Amino acid sequence: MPELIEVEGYRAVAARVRGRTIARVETPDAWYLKGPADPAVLADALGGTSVVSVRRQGKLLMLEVDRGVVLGLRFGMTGRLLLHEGGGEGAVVDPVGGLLYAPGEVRSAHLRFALAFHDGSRLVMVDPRRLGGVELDPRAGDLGPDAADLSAEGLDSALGRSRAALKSALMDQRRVAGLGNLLTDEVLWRARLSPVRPAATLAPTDRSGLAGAIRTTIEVLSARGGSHTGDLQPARRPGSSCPRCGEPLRRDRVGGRSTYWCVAEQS
DNA sequence: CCGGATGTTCACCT
DNA sequence: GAGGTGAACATCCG
Repeated sequence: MPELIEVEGYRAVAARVRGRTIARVETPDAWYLKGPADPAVLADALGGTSVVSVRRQGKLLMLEVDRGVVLGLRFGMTGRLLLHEGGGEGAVVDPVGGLLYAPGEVRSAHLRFALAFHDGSRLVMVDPRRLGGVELDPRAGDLGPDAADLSAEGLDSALGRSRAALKSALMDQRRVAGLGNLLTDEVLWRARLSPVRPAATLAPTDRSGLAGAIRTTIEVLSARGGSHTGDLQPARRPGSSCPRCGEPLRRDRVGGRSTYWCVAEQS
């Protein structure tokens, strides 16, 4: 599920544990710990500390504790973050879609990582496919500027003279952080730009238009409730047509990902 | 039964 | 060096 919009929701939920002290680190799946790290290292680094700040860059969520250690959370495609307030009784807060999950709804086999706090609350990562991970002191410096507040100048330097397909360049987290497959298709459709043209071929006006489309798309889809609420989303299936002009949509594989776009409008 | 799916990393080519 | 491809991860859904 998660792209920038969903992880921003997780950031908001995780921000609620600022000031809480970590009583226990739960690592039922050592494979989920990246770095590499093992359960003892995590427990050692985090146990007894309290959370001083929570921030996000792209799809990376970072919790800083008072020892200067940063815990990085990556969600992959199927990761979720849940906050249990108070010892497992009552509802579980999940920010995405404002949904509330009953405690029994999450299969325990999919629980990969949790922080248990002194007040009885727990911040829990659930990830059926194990595509996400947990890492101490993640290399946030490898990420490009966050897509949610990307300036025209920031986008311009991110694309540079890259000859990669425009969509591939936008999804490259080292260039721009936060855009995933659905968001990128929606952005390019709104900006009327072809996903397959080399990034370097964008004229200055195209670049500023694209920067605007990125900001607008993130704003609009955030308000609607997620990366899957785009205007193009219902058309992400074989044989569909462009929601704007009605021409048949094209489905290609760009950067290894399914790509839907309107050849008539996007160039 | 089969194919595809909102992500990342890595090895291996060209 | 830049860019592309395929594999791996494990489950769900149509």
